[in-house]
Amino acid sequence: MRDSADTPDLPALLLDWYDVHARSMPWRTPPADRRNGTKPDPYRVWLSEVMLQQTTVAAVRDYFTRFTARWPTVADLAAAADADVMAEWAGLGYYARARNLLACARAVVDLHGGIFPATREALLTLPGIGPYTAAAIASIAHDEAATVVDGNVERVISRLRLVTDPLPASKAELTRLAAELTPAARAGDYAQAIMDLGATICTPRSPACGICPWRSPCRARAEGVEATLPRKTPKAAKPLREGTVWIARSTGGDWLLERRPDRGLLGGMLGFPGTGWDGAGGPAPAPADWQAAGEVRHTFTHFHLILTVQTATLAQGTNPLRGEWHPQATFRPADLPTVMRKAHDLAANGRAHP
DNA sequence: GATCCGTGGAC
DNA sequence: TGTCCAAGGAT
Repeated sequence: MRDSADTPDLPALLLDWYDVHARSMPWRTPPADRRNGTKPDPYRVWLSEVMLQQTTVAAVRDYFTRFTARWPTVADLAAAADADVMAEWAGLGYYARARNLLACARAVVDLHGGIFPATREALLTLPGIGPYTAAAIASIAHDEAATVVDGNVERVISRLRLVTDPLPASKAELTRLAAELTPAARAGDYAQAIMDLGATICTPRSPACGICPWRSPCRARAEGVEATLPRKTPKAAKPLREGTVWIARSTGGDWLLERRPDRGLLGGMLGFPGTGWDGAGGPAPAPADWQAAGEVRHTFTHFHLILTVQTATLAQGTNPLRGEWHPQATFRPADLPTVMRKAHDLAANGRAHP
């Protein structure tokens, strides 16, 4: 039997730790509230999990609060204008998530009567919901015994079970080992517990093994190699790209902006017309006495960018070759992706970071 | 499996 | 300053 006296019950050890150390988050239903019968709202679980994809808890907090205040239900979000959702997401990154978020909300309303599907299998059919997010929603919102495998779980399991093959090739084995541990009861608490463990104790560098509930069974700790796991295949170096953006204002103070195509870098976001760096290209938006305001440096996931910012003032009523005029009164730099906000700040203030 | 896709914080 | 990393998904 697995639960003999000399075989520690790993899920129980972790859940006991979580009962005491669960971190407080705006989207989380704490273990004590679950025991009192409180059910998590699947909409809030889904929204938080999408925001948390490759993004830190600290970065997500305020975005989650603003989204749920403005759109309290999935039906509210489904009815929102695309531009409003993209603007609210600005600065959080990976903008395909925002487009898929809207597509998913509308699918839930149109195909599921406004109720989120409850099973991992059904959730997987929705846009922006992959293996991790489907398991997270199924377990956290519905206590389905689904196994979440995120970066935290990969690290925790690779150490606990001494998996030395590098990621991403070892992902399948880590998933299998994680699934073997997943308990039938308290699946939602367990999923959050193992991720909290990775986020606060079993950290990438200098893990706090001394206070870890899984210290005793951890094979990497026994071998003294915990800090070297998980191994990862090296990533390609980031190349340097250079380009130009044109920031035009009318004599009336309007800003010339361009909606980017839905596919590709910063897809669906508002920005300044540009060329030479994102594969899109194109001419200056109008003939003018363009003046170089300086350079903006920015690093994306897979390349470094040096952007030359050109500025000009155009006569009110000028019909541009590209983009559309936005009134000064309704233009908010915070609605732009970060690289464009840096360019704006440089043009407006003479420096990239006001 | 490989590539594309943001951002900000930690070290 | 440069690198790594974070509750990944789509193609």
